[in-house]
Amino acid sequence: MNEGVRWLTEDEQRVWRKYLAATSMLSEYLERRMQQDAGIPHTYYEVLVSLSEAPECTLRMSELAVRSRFSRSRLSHAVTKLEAKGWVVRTSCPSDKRGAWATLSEQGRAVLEAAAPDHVEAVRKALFDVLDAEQVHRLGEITGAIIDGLAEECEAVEADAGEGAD
Amino acid sequence: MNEGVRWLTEDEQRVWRKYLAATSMLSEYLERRMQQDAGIPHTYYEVLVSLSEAPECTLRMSELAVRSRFSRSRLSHAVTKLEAKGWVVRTSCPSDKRGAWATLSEQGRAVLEAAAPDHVEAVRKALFDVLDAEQVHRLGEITGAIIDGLAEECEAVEADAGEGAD
DNA sequence: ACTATGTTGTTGAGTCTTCAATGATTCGAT
DNA sequence: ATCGAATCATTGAAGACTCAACAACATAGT
Repeated sequence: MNEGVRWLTEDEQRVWRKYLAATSMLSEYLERRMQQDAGIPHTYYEVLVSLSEAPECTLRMSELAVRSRFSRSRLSHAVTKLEAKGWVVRTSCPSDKRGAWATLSEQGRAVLEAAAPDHVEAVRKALFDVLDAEQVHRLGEITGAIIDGLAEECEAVEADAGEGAD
Repeated sequence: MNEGVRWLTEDEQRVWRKYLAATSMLSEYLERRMQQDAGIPHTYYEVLVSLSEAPECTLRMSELAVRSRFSRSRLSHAVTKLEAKGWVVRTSCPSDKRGAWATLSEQGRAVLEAAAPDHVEAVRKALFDVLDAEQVHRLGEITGAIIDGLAEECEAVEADAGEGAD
């Protein structure tokens, strides 16, 4: 039964383990710094960034979820927290009464701008300072390939979910 | 005050965003598959792998924590869950009465071996199938550089924590 | 107009992680 | 031998995420 399995080669295993170590170390590093600097998870910061880049600093919840790669539920919980801090405001949408808008408040923008320099510094220190230009370019290629591969995979899964029994 | 900040270039931003997307998509993909296949988080699977590679399938909790990149506390909670499932056994350590050993049970090994083929398949599909040999090699370099950089950073932090006021 | 179906967003329960506090033991210096 | 500091592991509470269930509304077909 194991004969069909394409196990990883020695080299692939080494790379995979380094990948796991590097990504978890990096995300824990950013997480810790963001928690200290702004008192929120790194992912919440990315939500604020997404909002700040939208016209009028406003997006529909579902659109914000896509841009932040949050599930609807996760975003709903997150925005509840961010609203409690006064950094985001929810408004109900008149054209589609199911919908809701999320808007970055002035206070939210201030927090974002205050946290940004430290965040960039952290990303630089952990990533771009240790890579040369060639490696940065390659990393772009590699991550692009992963994204494309998984995007296909996701579409396939959604297609399966959509179809009932035939 | 912002003048000292080394902001990211356009290219760096693009790469950074792709990095975030790729790593989160990949980890969510593995997470989902592991949850479906074995009913545990992907990181718990890695804990079992670490144990399976140790002599006698046994490690001190603190050593297991290092190898799985878990905090002591996180590992303690995790092992509690894994013990409840009967996949890991805790034994108190006679030579150091503070310590505890964790051992992979027969049942745990069976679960691990049952989950392994699907897991490898997932890693292949999401990562190695979409990269050529050159890219895999580069990914090894890049992740190695990140690990080395953050290891230094961590040591510096620990050194700070260790020293009191001077 | 009416019903079936799909979409949007929220909620609650359960799970996982972090953080700080704790108990138990070992080590080092006096 | 003893006192203080460091180490090992666990615990409980609080925060964050997932999943399934749900309410409210929109859309399309009849």
